[in-house]
Amino acid sequence: MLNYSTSEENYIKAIFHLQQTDAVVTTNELAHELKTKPASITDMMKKLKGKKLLNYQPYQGFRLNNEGTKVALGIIRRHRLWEYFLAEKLKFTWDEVHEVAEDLEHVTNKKLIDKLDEFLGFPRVDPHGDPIPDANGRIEISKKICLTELPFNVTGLVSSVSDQSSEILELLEHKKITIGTKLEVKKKFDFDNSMEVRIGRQPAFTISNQLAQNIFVTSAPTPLPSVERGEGKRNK
Amino acid sequence: MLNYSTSEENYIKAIFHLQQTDAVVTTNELAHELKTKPASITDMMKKLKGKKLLNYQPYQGFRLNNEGTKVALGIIRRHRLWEYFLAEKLKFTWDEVHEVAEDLEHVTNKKLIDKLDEFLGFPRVDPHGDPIPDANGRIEISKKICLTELPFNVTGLVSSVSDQSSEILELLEHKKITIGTKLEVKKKFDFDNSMEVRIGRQPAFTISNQLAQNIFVTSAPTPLPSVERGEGKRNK
DNA sequence: TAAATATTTTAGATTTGTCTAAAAATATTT
DNA sequence: AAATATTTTTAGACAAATCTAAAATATTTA
Repeated sequence: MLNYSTSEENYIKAIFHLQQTDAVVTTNELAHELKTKPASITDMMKKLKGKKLLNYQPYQGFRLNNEGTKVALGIIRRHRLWEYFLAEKLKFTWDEVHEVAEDLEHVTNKKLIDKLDEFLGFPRVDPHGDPIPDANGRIEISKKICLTELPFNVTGLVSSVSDQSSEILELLEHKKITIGTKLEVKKKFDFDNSMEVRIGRQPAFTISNQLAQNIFVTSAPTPLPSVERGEGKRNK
Repeated sequence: MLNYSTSEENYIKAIFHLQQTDAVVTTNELAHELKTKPASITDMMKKLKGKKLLNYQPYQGFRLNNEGTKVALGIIRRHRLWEYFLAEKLKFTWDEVHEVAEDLEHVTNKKLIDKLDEFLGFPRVDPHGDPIPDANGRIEISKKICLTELPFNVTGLVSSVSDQSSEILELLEHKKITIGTKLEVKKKFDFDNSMEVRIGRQPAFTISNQLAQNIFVTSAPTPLPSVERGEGKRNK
């Protein structure tokens, strides 16, 4: 596995995240995500295509290929292991870990990361509930859905929260919702899209649509290989 | 405290180390230390002078000023805390930690480092026996001398080893010499400068001059402020 | 102390990653 | 389907950090 610059890594990671939802990632989208200008994106896409990490034809958007996905999973592994370390060992709060991990993730020493993984006891999910790829880049994919999409009376396990501000943390704390909480949706109100949810057998309470949109839940995690298949070299 | 680039930090750190032995650091010396060309040194010295971190007049060499020393001690603090973490928590061997810490030291998040320090139990010395500056940049300076300079029959505490190769580690392990070992020099042989040393009350044994030159010992550590004095602003 | 040698600095080039402004391609609307 | 709007790319510039080669300065030596 070659080494990539911090810049390259940030582009690769951003594409990986965006292509989870979009079939193809566009220049503007990525520029917005990375807070750079579209011209910079085009430059970097040419470079990463040259390094055979993604598929890209001018004006047609881009997607990581197998190799690019592998690289992305390596970066995500480092990021999430550091997040776990910061929360678990250094007692950072849940909403502080992301920013620090953004820097630590670029230290690319395989032995460091594998030993860190071991030291932490091979954690499966980071403090936001996102799965941590293992040393081979395998990741547990559990179909994660937004709380707004959870059917009535189906138990969902809170697995992540997308907006990582301390304001949302405060609200979740107050509502006693945390990663791992089991939730059921009991009622929805069309007027403001607020909903009544219940934790276990406790009395139901109301949460706003804004909050619900930021809570993601899973049913049961299924271990799956991470890298897309059916893209093998066509010749030689 | 401002932020400095990884490059700037590496230059600052190298100057700090070189000026421990030399009154003034020269362009060639630093170029050799950093494995760059003299022209690059001159460029960076102009830049760091502009940032008021060192004293520099063309052709006259350079020295960190008070501010530059403070910055250097911050970098060294990060480096040595990470080294301690790697050895103590991740079970890296003593000779592997330096290289990894070279990268980790450039993550400049004060809260991260202070919490890491706390997590580690506020260690005073790194795995090589070098002192770790505290959060205020204070460092325990104990007059460190080379084993070759230790007078006969004076107990020296092994505090660091300069050549960090696995070969020297192997030899030291075999001789049962490690950081913290108490040594006394009993005899020196002019022929090859080898010497007889003794650990505690055990029988004396011989070590080569080459090995002795790489072992540094202290008597008793004295807590001292780290930053040079008497350099205050002359006016304003 | 003047010539030879060594060190340091300058001048200009290169690479990486970014930008702005203009041009080209694609998408949308009337 | 032509006109308009949007998106994307290109062309050229810039800053950071490095380099090479030449010029300037300092040191050593005969």
